[in-house]
Amino acid sequence: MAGILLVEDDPSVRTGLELALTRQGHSVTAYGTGEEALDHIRARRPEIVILDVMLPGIDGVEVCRRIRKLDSLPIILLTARGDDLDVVVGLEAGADDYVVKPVEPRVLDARIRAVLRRLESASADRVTFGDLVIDRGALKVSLAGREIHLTPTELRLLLELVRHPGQVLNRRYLLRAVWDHTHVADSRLVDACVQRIRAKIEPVPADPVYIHTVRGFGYRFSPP
Amino acid sequence: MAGILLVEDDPSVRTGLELALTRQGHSVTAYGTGEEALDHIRARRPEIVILDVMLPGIDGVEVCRRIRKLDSLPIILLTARGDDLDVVVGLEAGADDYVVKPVEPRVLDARIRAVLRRLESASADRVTFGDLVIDRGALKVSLAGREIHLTPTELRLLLELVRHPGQVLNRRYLLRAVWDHTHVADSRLVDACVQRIRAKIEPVPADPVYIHTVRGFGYRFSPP
DNA sequence: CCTATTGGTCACAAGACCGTGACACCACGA
DNA sequence: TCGTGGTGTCACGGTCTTGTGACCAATAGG
Repeated sequence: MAGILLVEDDPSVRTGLELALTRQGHSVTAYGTGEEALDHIRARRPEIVILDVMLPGIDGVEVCRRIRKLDSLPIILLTARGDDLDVVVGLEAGADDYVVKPVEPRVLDARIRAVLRRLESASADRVTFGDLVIDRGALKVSLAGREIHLTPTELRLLLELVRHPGQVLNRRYLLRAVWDHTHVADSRLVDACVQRIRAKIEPVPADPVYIHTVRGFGYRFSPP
Repeated sequence: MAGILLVEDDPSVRTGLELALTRQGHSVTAYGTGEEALDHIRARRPEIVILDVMLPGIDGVEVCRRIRKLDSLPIILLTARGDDLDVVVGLEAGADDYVVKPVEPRVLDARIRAVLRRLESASADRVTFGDLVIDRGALKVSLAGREIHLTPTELRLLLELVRHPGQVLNRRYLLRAVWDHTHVADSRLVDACVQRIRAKIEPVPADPVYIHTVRGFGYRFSPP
């Protein structure tokens, strides 16, 4: 059972989507306000949340933030056409996808499946890169079968790097993603943390296999 | 993972799913008709049954009913997109989940795991972790055969931790799940309660076997 | 070969984080 | 009214983490 939680204040849109999604084989619960939705989530965890941005009372983005504080539920935001400002805000609030209204039920269904597929594959909750195994649920890292102890900051940085395999992430980005932005932009903070991680997971820290330095740009995690 | 029984009449879909599931580490037996499947079940109890609704001879829903009369096996129904009538009938017949074809093998795998997980944790009224036995029905906990008295709050917290074995749960989540969210975010409440539980169930509270502290994140219950 | 720039390494002090015990408060029943 | 068990809060102390700056090494460009 799919268990979609739909939050949309316009009754006609709400019932329309509810009907269409139900027809596509999902089990849908629909609410008109964020408060009701949050109550529902606390009681029964849905599989995915579809959330209109414009809601009376608590707005969708705020609901999204609050859900994120509770849980890592998949969230798709719905917005009226043209509100492109919202995209950034919405994704920053932790939404997994962003759909512009009016939306074809078929399209929405496809997006739902895409998000679920993406998260499902991630929610194997355990990724393997060569000898390195990272369990996101248990927050455990092991190398060649032996468990490695990482400190909270080290773990957050590693997870952030791993979230974008093959991508070069610059120091400013990492500072914002892993630390609060209250730190001086130019410091050896990121480097020092990378060094600490390397000391723990790299067979030869001086010649790293997992976390590569890209001079002038930042760091890149790439599977060996 | 052992023993999936797949029943699907379309040979190409059948072999495709069989291959994919096998690749994902399941052991799969596949049949094209309900009769064969029922025979198989009588002979060797599989761990879970994946059942196409449209079958020649006895259809999937009927097979589902008959299996239910025999046993409380987990059953996932497969149906072609758009047959929304089937959802109700299928679930009424006792299916545990319902997947619309075409289905990504990865998604199916996730659904299988979800069903198994759900049933495992929901149906077993009594779980055992090493010396620790938790009886959800009677709300009793015993350690090495001797009954342990836990207060209501302690029990709720322990059950919440046990509901997600191996997962790290942070304090905010636990505060919301076990207490009402009316409390200050930063308090030693969770810690104090964990300490009280440890004092009762851990042989050496300072070196816990069941409830592990994950510094900077929260607590993790893991079987010893 | 020299220089400027960038990244690596290290040690340490500040402070974050957690375990622990004490204690006050509350609800409830004797 | 008192006693009792359950709970939330607090303060203290020990341990672990981590930001920082100084200094060294590597690299690129001329």
